[in-house]
Parts: sequence; C-alpha cells; structure tokens
Amino acid sequence: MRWSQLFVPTLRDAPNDAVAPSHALLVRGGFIRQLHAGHYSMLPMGWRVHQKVAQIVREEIDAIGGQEFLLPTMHPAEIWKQSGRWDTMGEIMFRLVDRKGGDTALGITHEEIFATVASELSSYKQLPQLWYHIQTKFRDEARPKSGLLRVREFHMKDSYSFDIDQAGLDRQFDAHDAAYRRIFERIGVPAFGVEASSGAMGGNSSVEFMTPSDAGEDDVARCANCGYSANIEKATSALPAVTDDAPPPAPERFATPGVRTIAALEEFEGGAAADRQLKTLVMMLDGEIVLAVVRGDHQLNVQKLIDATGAITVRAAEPEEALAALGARPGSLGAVGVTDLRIIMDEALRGRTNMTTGANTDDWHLRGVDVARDITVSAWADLREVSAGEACVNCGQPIEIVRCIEIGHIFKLGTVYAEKFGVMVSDADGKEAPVVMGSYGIGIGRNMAAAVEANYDDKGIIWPVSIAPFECVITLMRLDEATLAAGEQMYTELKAAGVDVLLDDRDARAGVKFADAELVGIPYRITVGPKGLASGEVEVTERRSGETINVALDAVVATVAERVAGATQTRKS
RNA sequence: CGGGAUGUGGCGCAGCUUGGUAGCGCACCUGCUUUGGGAGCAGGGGGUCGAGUGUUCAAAUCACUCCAUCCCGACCA
Repeated sequence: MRWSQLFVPTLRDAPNDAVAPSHALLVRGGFIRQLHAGHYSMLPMGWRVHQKVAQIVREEIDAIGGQEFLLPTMHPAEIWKQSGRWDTMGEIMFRLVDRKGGDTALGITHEEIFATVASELSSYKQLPQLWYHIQTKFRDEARPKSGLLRVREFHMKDSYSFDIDQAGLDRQFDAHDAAYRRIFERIGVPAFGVEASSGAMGGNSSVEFMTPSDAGEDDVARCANCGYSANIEKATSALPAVTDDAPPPAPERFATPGVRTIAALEEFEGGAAADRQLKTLVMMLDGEIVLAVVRGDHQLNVQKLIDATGAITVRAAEPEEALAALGARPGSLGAVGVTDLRIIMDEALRGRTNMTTGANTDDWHLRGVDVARDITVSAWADLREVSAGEACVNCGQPIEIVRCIEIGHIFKLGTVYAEKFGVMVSDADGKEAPVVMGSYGIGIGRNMAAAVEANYDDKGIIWPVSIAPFECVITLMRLDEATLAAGEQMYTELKAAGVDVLLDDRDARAGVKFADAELVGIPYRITVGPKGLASGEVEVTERRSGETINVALDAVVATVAERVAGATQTRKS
C-alpha cells in the first residue's frame, strides 16, 4: 500500500473530549472516528488492526476445536422470553418492532441463539462441541465512554461449549482459559484472571481477564504474595476477630439530636466507634424495599447484593420511601424490630452484640443491640466491599486494589439454557440428559484499545508487531528517481518476503513522515534517502526502542523480515 | 438516572460580560523558494456560529425550550 493513496487522517491535536490515551491516540492516528456516543467508524488503519486481533482470536479458538458460525444480530422476542432474559436484561437491550408489530431485539449476546441451534444435537456421541462466531453486538450502555473501551456497538468473539457432563465443561473451560492467555500474550496485552460475578449471564462460576489500566472501569482486589485476585464485586478479605461486651438485656433508646451520619455518631457523647455501629441501607430491589445491613465502617457492594438476592434492578430507596417504610429519615434508620421487610445481613456482623444503630425515630438511636437476638435476619450474605490493605483471605498479607479493563470473560453455564431450550441428548444409557454449556466472550475492539493502553509513548502508539496496521513503513526522504526506485524495489521484495509493508511516498517533509509513522505506531521504519543510498545503505528504526541501525541496501529485506518474524508468534499447528 | 461541563469551517480555539450579520493557529488549494525531525513568503477556498422559539431596528452574543457530546457519580444513612 502507498501512503499517498491511503486514507489516514492524522491529527496534530487530539479532540478535547478524548480523555483515555487509547481514545485520543486512535482518533489522532486516523484509526477511528466517532459517529455518535458509543458508535465508532473503523477507518482503514483501524480496521486492519481490528481484523488482525480478530484473526488471532480465531486462530486460538480454532486451535482448541472451535467451529466458526455466523448467527443473526436481530432476534425475535420469543427466544429471549423463553430464557426469561427478555425481562431481566432491562434497558441494556435495544428493542424494536417490525412492520408486523413483532417485538424484536438486537443481540447483546448469543446463548439463546446458539442453544436453539444446539437443540438439534441428539446424542452424547456428538459431544463435545465448541461453536463460536465473531459478530456485532449491540448494548444500550448507560454511559458509553473512553473511545473503544465502552461502546454500544462492537464486535465480540463469543464461543459456546456443549458437553455431556461437568467434567467435559471443565475441560472446555480450562481450554478457553489457556487460549485466552495465549491471545492476550500475542496481542501484547498483559492479562491475569480473576474470580468474578456471573451477573446476568447466569451459571455457577466465571473468570474475568483483566489488564491493569487507569482507563478501566473495574476494581480488582489482588494479593501480591499468594496471587489471589478477584473482582471487587466478588472479592473477600479476612477481618480481625472482634470481641463485644455483653449487651444489656434489651436495646436501649437514647436521644441523638442532629446526628445523621456514622461519623457524627462516633463523635457523639454516648455514641460508638464506626465498627460498633450497624449501617442500615434501604434498598429498592425490583420494587421491593429491602434492608441491607453492613458494619458502620464498611461499604455495601451492590453487585454482591444483586448476586445474593437474585434481584434484577437495584437502587437506593429515596428518603421519602425510607420514611414511609420505617418511619424515620436516613440517619436514624435501623433494622431492630422490623419484621415486615426482608433484612439481608452482612457476614461480618455474624455474632456481633452490643452494637449501635438508628431507632427508626428521627434523632434517636439504639445501643446494646445483639444482632442475632434483636434483628429478624432474612438472610446472611457477603455484602461488604473489600478495601486496600485488608488481609488476604488465603495468606493474610495485605491486598491491593487495582483499576483494570475487563478484556475477556468466561462462564460455566451448566444446564440452565439446555433445560430452557430443550438441548437434550441421549446419554450412554439411552436416557435424555441436558447438555452442559459454557460461554466465553472477548471483545475485539476493546482489546484493540487495551493494546494501545498498554503500548504507547509521548509520540503515539507502539503497536505490537502482531496487530500493527502495517509491520513496516518505508519512508522516502525524497521523491527523486533513485530514491523512489530503491524504495519501490524494497517494497516489492518485502511484500514477497511476507512483510506487511507500507510505502510512504507522500510529497511531504521528513519531519511530517517521521511524526506520522510514530503516531500511527508502525513497528519498523526503513528510511531511504539520497544520503544513505550514496553509500549503499538505509536506516532501520524500531518504533518501541527508537534504535536505528544502518543496513546495507541488499540486506535490508532479510533484516526486516527476520525481525518481523521474530516478533510475531504464529501458531504452529 | 443524578450532578458538572461543552457545542463557532476537518482539528484545536478566540469572540459572548458591554447585541451591530465571524476571527486566529493547524490542515486544505495555487505559485515561488526550501527540503534528513511537524518549512517560509505570497495568493486563495471553505463556516452564519447544535436546533427551535422569543426579545430587538439588529442575535454567535440576551431569554426560554429542546437536542447532542464529554466527564464524575449512581450504597455510603
């Protein structure tokens, strides 16, 4: 390809609304352009990278036995009603109505659709199966952000495994775990797996793959000592044991005029330390008022509450709703004596006595509360969010909290979809058995952005060779006959040697060409000009290190081809 | 959804307070000179200022409504 003919609209200034480095650089480098919030056009350079990422994903999934499909993007409502997710998915799903009045949805994921296809499986002898496609997903995100990192329309590789038993699922799950690690290594994104909440996908266990980045949206609790790592939505930690004084025979009411917060009650004469208080959160779960109680110095993690209750929509109750339900305003609320509401109690409060909490009368609190004795607990659950510095549950060393981008997520689904969609096969005894499923997702565009987040400097992107839009650029310093001829010969020979090469034949100054090559992140640059040609040499510059070596004209093709091959791990299979 | 901010040629911005029908840098086109790290000079093209309504002799500028985009938050009693 000749740069003079290639549409690469590079920008000297980043759009001022691009905050994440990958967003700013992909726009500046002429890879993407925004159409509207959460929808991006892939320009030629961007699409080249996207396709290379997708191809690596394809190779690795093929290598563990994947069969590539292409399923529809638009789905009838019925299939989503059959799984129950038409209602549970809520506003994330784009919905439309066709000319006949039929409810239709744009696919956010494809468990339902693949399960429908899989209902034609009939014998355990056909298993295992591993099916996948790389296809557009639509998700009406509440807040698209950070360029390609969170969008409403994107390509995802989603695969689905079908096995006769749990052991088979475990094997396919582990195979994906390994394949995903190879993918991230090949595309140059540092990654590690974490325990995760399965959320709306259902199923019994899942692993998320994370890459550390300030541009991310997930917090991960990690232990540097033993390697424990879990999404903050799932993470636990060990707390020091607490011994409470024996409580009085019954809670005591006491006046606390003007005290509205945990901190204020700590200061108040006759109050209590935060870790001796009960924090009562009034939550609205699918329209039902529920009390979630955590220790005064702890914070509720909403996803944990969702996982513990199976709720679909969760929000904090409005102060008026709390007043109506409990008779007091936030700041004076408590669970003691409440019998008409579900009360979910955090595990950290198990066995606690002599606690202080709101009395459900404005400006009054209760002390001497024994959690087990005085509160009608509906369920105990892990609700609290862990904090940096707390002790690791495995080894006791302090944990850290790391901001990450979620770059992949794999789920063990079990038989839930099989049962809903009749994916039944005859087992070895001739009896009908539900197929055990797994699902595995990886966003192509997000990984492209994550690769930028992990590979850039003040000059621009530093693409890993494996996914660079071009592996090498030949920068012509002049467009005189000799330079052009040398460059074109080199271009032809590099192509023949299998190198993905771009010829910068633009009539522009050296500085412009150098700056553009660096901004768009091409790993190797061959600089060809009259100066070098006079002594039969050209320069080869590596983008990442900035190092330049002089190479004899007749050796440059072999030199570059060798380096490119050395930097690209291709699958041997 | 809550809060904040912003919408003026392709990109970055000024003008708005104190209304008088649009300006700068980069980019683009032409010419000359230049040419190994984002050239110089000269000439030129392109916007009616997010949309609508209102006030006014007159609106980018004032008022109201709407739309869009970005950021933060969405338990913190």
